[in-house]
Amino acid sequence: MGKPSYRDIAAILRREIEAGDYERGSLFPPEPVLAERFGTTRATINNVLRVLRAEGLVSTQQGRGTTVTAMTPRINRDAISRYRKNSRERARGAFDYEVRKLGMEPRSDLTVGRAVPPADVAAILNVEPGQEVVVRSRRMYADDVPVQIAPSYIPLDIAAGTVLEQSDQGPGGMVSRMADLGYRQVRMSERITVRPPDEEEANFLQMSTDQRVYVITHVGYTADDRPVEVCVHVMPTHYWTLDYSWEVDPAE
Amino acid sequence: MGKPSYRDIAAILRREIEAGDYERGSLFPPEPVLAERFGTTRATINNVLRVLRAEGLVSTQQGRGTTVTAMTPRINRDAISRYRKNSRERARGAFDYEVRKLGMEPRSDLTVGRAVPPADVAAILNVEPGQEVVVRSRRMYADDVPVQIAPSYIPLDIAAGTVLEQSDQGPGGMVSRMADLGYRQVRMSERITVRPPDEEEANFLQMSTDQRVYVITHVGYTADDRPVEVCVHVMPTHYWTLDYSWEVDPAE
DNA sequence: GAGTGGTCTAGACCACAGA
DNA sequence: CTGTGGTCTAGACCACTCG
Repeated sequence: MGKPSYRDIAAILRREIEAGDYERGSLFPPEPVLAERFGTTRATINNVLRVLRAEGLVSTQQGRGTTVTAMTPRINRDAISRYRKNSRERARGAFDYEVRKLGMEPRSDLTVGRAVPPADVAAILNVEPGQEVVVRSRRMYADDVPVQIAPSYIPLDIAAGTVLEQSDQGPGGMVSRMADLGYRQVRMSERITVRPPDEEEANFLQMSTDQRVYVITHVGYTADDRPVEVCVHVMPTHYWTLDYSWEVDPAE
Repeated sequence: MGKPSYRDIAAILRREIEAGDYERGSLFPPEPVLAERFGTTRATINNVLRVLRAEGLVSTQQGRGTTVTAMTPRINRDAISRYRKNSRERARGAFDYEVRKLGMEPRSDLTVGRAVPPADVAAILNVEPGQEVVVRSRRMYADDVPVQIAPSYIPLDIAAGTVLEQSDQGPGGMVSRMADLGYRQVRMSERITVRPPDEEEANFLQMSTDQRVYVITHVGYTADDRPVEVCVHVMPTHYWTLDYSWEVDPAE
């Protein structure tokens, strides 16, 4: 029976957190205190907290301290149903619906402008590298905790001078507005990857580099198979689960 | 102009790896060598390698060393098309197809038996906690690199004594065999989460705890909406991307 | 047994948040 | 200013892999 390793200490603290010994959103004991409690040094406690951060149980901000993560139930993003018209019009959009379902309060910012899209987005939209598009950038919160960044890119020939360059979008969101403009989306595709957050993302989403984000590249196509909108969702993995469901075509 | 931090060192090595200075699959310089090169200590180099591991660029095994990750292009899992009958029958299954598309050689093991499923799986299948089901456990490799663990659970009243308890499954895979038995799946759902690997997963998938796995809980339903099969895919995030695409129902 | 990374100690300085 | 975590040094012992 040796000394507890950092994994053992993490296991002890994990049990305490899951048992509710620390209030959600409250400050965790400082590293020197934990070091004393477990008869070790800050370096080891650092490792312990890295484990707990990776699991999404705590979250650390330099200078402030480590807090017990406020959001234990994960937000569920149901990709297919969220783009049905019914869902879009209910509860002012899919995100609002998803967050309210957990009993939390949704909120979001929107910034509208023009910018050169990332190279991969430009390639999907078939716009020349370096050419500007309309960007509608949403930043989303649940109970004031930032939980998602989602810039949306639309080619200029579709969006320039239209309601898509305005902040107010009305019921049904973007997909409905584009349909009004004659660009009805009939097919969606999403590609999911996972990576560490970059500096800006880590900053806004209050994440450490021990945590990860989903990157969902969502593309909407019109009936003539033109990609008319790309939305890149960046979401901390410890706040979200992703759902997809579909019918199996018996003929194929 | 201070000393380079571990992030700076990581950035230098990242560029070197991406420029192809190290052969894929070859050993990376040992920590003491890197410490000397950058005028620092092993502790700092440890941090550097943690960053590179998190990005999936290198992979470390204790006692052996750090290797430059063999697989730069990620395997693409297209959830919807992989369950179409055409795809299933092509190239001996969806996994084979996905891997061959990258020019790599797929391989997989299958273990068939009975076991008590995890609680969440039991709940989905509506079987009593503690009751056994048939488990078909696949372990998958690409060019002999382990890339996925996927146990599949089927209730006993469906699978007991059938071909589903045998190792050889024939063309079209499980879904076709279950259809033959009168359990045709007409609807699929998948729920995606991300977490650090547990000890067994880290061991088999040759991952460190700095890396993450997707956990995809796939459920197949028959026409009377009964869940007849649950498959839990565990896949390192740095080896895979996930694709979904669907038609938008204009009526809804 | 030699060489690898995993982990730990003891101590230090720094960046940052908040009163 | 005080207290927080971020990062680093210098050194040590251990667990594991492989020849």
